[in-house]
Amino acid sequence: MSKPAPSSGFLSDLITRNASRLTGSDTRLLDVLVKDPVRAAIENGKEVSLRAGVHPAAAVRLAKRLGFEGYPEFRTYLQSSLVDEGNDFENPAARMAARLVRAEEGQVLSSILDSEIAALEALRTAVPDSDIRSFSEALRDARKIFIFGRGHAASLSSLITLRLQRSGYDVADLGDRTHHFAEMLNTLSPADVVWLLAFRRPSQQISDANGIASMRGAKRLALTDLHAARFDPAPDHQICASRGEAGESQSLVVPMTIANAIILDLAGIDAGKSIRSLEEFKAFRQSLPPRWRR
Amino acid sequence: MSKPAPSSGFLSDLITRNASRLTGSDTRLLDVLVKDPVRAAIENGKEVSLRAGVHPAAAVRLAKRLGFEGYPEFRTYLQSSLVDEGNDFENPAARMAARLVRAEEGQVLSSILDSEIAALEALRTAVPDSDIRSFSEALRDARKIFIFGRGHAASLSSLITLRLQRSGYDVADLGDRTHHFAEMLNTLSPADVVWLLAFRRPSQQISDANGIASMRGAKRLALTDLHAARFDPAPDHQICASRGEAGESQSLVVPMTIANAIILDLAGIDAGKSIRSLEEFKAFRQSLPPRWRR
DNA sequence: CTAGGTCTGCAATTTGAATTGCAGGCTACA
DNA sequence: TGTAGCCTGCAATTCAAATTGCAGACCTAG
Repeated sequence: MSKPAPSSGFLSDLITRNASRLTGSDTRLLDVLVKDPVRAAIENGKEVSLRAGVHPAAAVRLAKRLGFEGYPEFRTYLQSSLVDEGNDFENPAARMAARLVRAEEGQVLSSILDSEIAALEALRTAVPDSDIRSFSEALRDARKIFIFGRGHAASLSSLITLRLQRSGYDVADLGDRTHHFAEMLNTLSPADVVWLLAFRRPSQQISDANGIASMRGAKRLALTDLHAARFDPAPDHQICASRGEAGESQSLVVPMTIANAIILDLAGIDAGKSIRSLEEFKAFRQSLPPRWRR
Repeated sequence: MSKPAPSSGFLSDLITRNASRLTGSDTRLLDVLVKDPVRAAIENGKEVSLRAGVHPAAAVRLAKRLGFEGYPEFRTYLQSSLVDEGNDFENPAARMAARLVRAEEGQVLSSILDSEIAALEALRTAVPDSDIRSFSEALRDARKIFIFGRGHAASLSSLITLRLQRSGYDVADLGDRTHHFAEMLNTLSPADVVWLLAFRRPSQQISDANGIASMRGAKRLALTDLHAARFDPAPDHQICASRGEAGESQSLVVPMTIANAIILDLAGIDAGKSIRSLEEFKAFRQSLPPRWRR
């Protein structure tokens, strides 16, 4: 407790420095504080804790855990960082324009944020909800689901697999296991769904998978960017989203967000199957001894 | 005194409206308030009046003369104009709040976009570039890099591994291969870096890995959200980012964006190592027969 | 299943800000 | 010059925020 509070800097410094001591109430409070730093600096402890849904005492305890004398001193700290950056309430567009003029050094995160946010904003008009729905309907009606992605898309395929499995679906991830490739595809039936992921270039293996799935009559879904959009027997449904600038965008933010939307939509149309399965999984995990959780 | 306080607008309105009643102390106070509206909204009556060189009671009397119930209400008014300005660059958050009230049907993607964009916007103020830099410097100077994440974080660890490998670094992904766990960690030396990924809950294995890495003197980096921030021997560097609502946010968009920023920053400080390696990789891939590309 | 430790919410207490009654001082005007 | 009216600072009081002790709840390990 004798740790002196830093004179300036970001809240994140404090959080990471004292991360080992933080409790559940603390994180809920910090969520609120981080989300809207302006209100955080203005409001008093009672208001903040009400907004976070915790007892006012929790705010005091958080402040002490972070090394402050009490909540007022903590709020003073929050205010100091606010006043320091108080100069720029410009909109993001103006900020981006200003940055393009300035030198690049030391603006890495902010510059990436601008580009990601712009890409997501573009999504809003580029992909209609009906496309999301056609994916989720196909998944809902599938006997078995195969997710297929290579390279960067393999990371996404593993994430999608994990989430769909937890939602109670029978899913196989073909992202890494190239050796099981033939065996898996061999079991394909017209009741199955193959979800293809491809970015940058259409991989040869993806094309092969598409061909085989087509021959066997399985339903094929494709989530791609503009560079990998060409599949020869056209998939039953395809969502094709721009991943921002042609520059070095290796980011999977846009396709991952689409996948999240699909999975969330699926939970809304499968008559509670996802919800129930997630509940069961949660209960199951809690029944395990702590060492095995996750 | 029964005049109701205006619900919106600027301080100047109030001043001109009640100009006839204002006294000497009042003008000295208002000078201070107008000169720095941000501090005015933040500080309490005592501080403001001391700064203006008048007695604290004068602040209360000014507030009453302007038609407020008391000084706290006056300060709330000053804050409201400040927060209103702030809300202007927070469109997605406001929109999300509006939608949560409305019916959910048929807005899946747009709703997810709002929440992701709001989370990314919050990142801008929450994580300073210096944190990014400390990660990238540690990675640059590492002999060997170990990436560690379980559950959802495993997808991210595989993506990070892939990208760092293509940038020419010696990286091992401990995301899935739990069986090699001990063997990998056994080779740890103080020249190595262990990058831990954890969200939702601190996994037991992650904690173990952190402990072992600490004993062996390897440098430890942690990228977490607020709920998984606790590592007992505190890591050498930690970035701890809020992933939006406590609701069902399983999204990896925020941590993935941070990881992208780190890898991009790394390419800027490693004297061309990343760039060269990426070029080589590109040339190598094109030298392969088409069937093997990707 | 039990014991130990930690976290959380409640409630009592403390602290400090906000308010107001009062007295002194200034000014304007007769 | 006297006096009425207003403003100001002081100090006592009121009120709300902040703090802390305590007991129940939860989790963990044995």
